Amino acid sequence: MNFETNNYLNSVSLDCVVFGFHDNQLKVLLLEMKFSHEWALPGGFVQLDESLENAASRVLKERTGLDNIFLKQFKVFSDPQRSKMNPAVKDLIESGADPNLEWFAQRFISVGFYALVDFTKAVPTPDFFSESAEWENIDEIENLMLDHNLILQKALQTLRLQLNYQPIGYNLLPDKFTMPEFQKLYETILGKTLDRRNFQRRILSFNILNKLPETKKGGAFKSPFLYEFNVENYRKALENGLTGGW
Amino acid sequence: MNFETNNYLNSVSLDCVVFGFHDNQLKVLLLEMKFSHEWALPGGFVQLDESLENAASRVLKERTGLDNIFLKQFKVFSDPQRSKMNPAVKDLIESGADPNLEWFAQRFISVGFYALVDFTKAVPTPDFFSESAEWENIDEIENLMLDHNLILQKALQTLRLQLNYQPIGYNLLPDKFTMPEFQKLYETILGKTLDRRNFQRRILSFNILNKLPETKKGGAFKSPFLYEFNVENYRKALENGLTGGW
DNA sequence: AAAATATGTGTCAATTCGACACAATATTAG
DNA sequence: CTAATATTGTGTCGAATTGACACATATTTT
Repeated sequence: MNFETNNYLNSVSLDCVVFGFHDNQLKVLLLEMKFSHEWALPGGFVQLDESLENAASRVLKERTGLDNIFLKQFKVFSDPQRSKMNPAVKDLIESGADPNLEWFAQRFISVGFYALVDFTKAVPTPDFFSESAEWENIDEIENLMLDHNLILQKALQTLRLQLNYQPIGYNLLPDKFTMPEFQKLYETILGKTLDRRNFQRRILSFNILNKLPETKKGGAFKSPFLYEFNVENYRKALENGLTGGW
Repeated sequence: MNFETNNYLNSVSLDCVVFGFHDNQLKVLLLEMKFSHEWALPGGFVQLDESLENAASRVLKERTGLDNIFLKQFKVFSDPQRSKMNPAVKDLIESGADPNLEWFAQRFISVGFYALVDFTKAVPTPDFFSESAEWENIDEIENLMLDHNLILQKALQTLRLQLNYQPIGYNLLPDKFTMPEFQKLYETILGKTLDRRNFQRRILSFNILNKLPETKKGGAFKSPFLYEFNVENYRKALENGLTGGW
């Protein structure tokens, strides 16, 4: 297998910050480069006949096996210095892959997407440039390739802001979940604890949840009720925002 | 004068939705193409050594004469069909400008920016492709070139959402302004009226205004107090958001 | 000087928010 | 088998905020 460069749009790449939630930890999907062994965000290029959104979906389908992932553009990274000396190029040379070096050496601007996925359903899968794909805890991530630390930081910042006026959790939690689990998700993203009772009151006021008659058995102590998202109301809330504001 | 294509990044363009406020109307800066006579958003390309933000600033400096404009990326438009049959190409041919047709015929993704400028200070100036530059009332805009109607609509939507969690008005109002003027700005952007007293109470609670000892003379009837933005607090509010949320 | 009209400011009830406590239940320890 | 334990479910109360509304004031016009 080689990497064909002819079919891609010049100058443009995309990088995805894929968030997952597990063990009360916010996690991000990272790839380890084959040769430089640096860690990087999953990314890719845009085919001549596809939109950025389709390209990002395609890339994430390859990296996680999942379709219909929640995806959002959040910023284009375009510092002229950002893609100089891309370590992936060195990897390609050492790999003997006979890459089109001229193409890889060009300047790229990269469109940042963030994605929210169900940790339990995603199957991390490396790409042509990487040897492994793994979930990493958000607070244990060290040096990433190129400007990927910056991209990650901006994605997290956007996600936190998003929390104030849009619902979150669909595609990030399993189909049925408990209120404490939902709260942990918020607490993890925000990096602080919230009052249990006030959280529940506020969330319920958004009308995006259906309370199910079942409870979650098997955990220790009192078994909590299960909830599911009210997909229709969730969609409306995504469109119109939560608070009203003005 | 000709248009040199060698110095620009391939495949990438940018379009700016420049908002101004005058006569209680929200206005957008538009250009009329030289030959097709279609109207379009001001836009441009990215030089090989500049960031998107710098490119947008450069373009807006040329189109308005202004520096330090408030600028915000809001979305990349990347539908593969969006730039087919760009009317500007036809214009170039008819202009006898001997353009690099191959370059202009390529597919472009376009990064959308919106800008907020002081209407009274901006001097609309056409570019190489256009014969005039004018302010147009937001609700009187008809068919624009390519997907520019979509870009405008998305910009407005983003601006309205922005209003709920970020301050607005700096660079859009003159240095000194009255509370009724400020309210009109909000009402115009939102497309609805607000209660005078509640508006003032809310705005003042944001602590982004300094009340001046002067009043605005010359208008009819009781002369309203003048305010100016508290730049330091305004900047903080931009960073941290207004409401707090969680 | 009086009329007209927009601005400045205050009040009150309804609602929401933040802090907090106690009852209920499933598991585990003895 | 029973009691201890830890977690969840739910409610209350005062404080703060919000929404609806009214009257006094200032400036120009007649």
